[in-house]
Amino acid sequence: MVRSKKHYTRREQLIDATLRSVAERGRDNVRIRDIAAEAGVSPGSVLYHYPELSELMFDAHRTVVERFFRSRVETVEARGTAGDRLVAAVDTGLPSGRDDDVARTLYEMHSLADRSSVHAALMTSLFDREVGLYATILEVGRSTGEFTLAQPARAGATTLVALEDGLGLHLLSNNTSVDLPLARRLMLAAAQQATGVALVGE
Amino acid sequence: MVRSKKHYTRREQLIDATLRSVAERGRDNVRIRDIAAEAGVSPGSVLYHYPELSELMFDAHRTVVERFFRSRVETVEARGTAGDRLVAAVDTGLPSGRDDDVARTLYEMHSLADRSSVHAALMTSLFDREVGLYATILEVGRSTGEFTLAQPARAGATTLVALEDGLGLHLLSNNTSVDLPLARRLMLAAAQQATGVALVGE
DNA sequence: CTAGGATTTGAACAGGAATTCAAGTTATGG
DNA sequence: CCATAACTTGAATTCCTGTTCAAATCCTAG
Repeated sequence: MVRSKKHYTRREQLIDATLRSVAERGRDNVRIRDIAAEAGVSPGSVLYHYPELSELMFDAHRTVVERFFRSRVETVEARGTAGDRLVAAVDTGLPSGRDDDVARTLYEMHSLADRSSVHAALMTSLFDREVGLYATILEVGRSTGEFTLAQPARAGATTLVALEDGLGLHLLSNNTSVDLPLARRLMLAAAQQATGVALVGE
Repeated sequence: MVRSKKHYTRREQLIDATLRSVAERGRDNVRIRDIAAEAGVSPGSVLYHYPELSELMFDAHRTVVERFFRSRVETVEARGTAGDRLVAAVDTGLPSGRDDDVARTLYEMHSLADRSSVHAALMTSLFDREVGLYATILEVGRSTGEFTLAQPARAGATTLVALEDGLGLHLLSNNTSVDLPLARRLMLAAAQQATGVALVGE
């Protein structure tokens, strides 16, 4: 029997189970048993498909990065003007709350980058693509005359991504001095300073 | 024998040993043995002084927060003009590199805030004080006419703190697209936009 | 329908770490 | 200097988790 289609399906199930487990229990508290239970299989089966647990973690990280960025791009590109796209980028970049599983999982996974270069590469690649997303919006806005950039598009874009990461960190960490409305206001103010345009939320 | 002075000394030794261990091995990889070895005592002794390990982690977190903020304030207040103070705030707020143990430990500890409200409170208190530090600098600069604030001092200060946290996160996580010179440039550019003044590094 | 490889299971095993604790050592008040 | 309580130790114990594996089951090519 050739490696069946089901084999890949199972791996995907395990990745999803891992993501749910991480969101639920926190990355360092996830046991193989949790993943197995979440996927509805036995612990031995997890090891069968992923002899290296680190590979499962990596696949889970990669998956959540892809999902997050893809969804972000889709939402942004559904908007018309550069101003609207910028607001959409801001809104999709901040965690919607403590119950935002994708954002929470993304941060949990990113903290693996400290000690693992493959996870660091994943984090860097997401960062670069997010910077690219913002930079494109800024460039387009400038070329149409909609924006007047305060600094080069790439620098402004990098600042916005880093700012949203910092705000996201505090939003997800129970910092009671930062809530979503405040974070959004600060992001829009920063975007406004970067573009010279007053941005209004939807 | 009343609880001796040595008792408190030992607890401080254990806190320092914990901080060293966390910096060295990462928070989730720290074993009681490591702390004991680092402090030069037996594992049993650690438990004697800290029956609850979580309390030791909390004390260690509190200690590193205090040290970090105190040192930051001292450096900033040694400067004369508001502009110089702002630059000093930026320079003390970014991790100096991957080997910046205080910054690394601070981030490791902060990630406990996800699941623990006492750690979240600690993180919030540091955040608030950092915002206060920046806000004071901005206010003073405005009152002397040195700065022209683009938005209320508190909002600008909060943005700067969140931005430096976001940049710090990437600096410490091996994001190869962000290095210290870039982070510093972006921070100074943001500070410049907030104050209307061109800030030059030392 | 069937043979044989793929997959799954769950019990047994192994290892590492926290925790306990009885015994020994140290420090201090009187 | 003594009595007593604080402190320390390290070996024994317990707990938890990953890992192995032989047996059972499932799938699919032919």
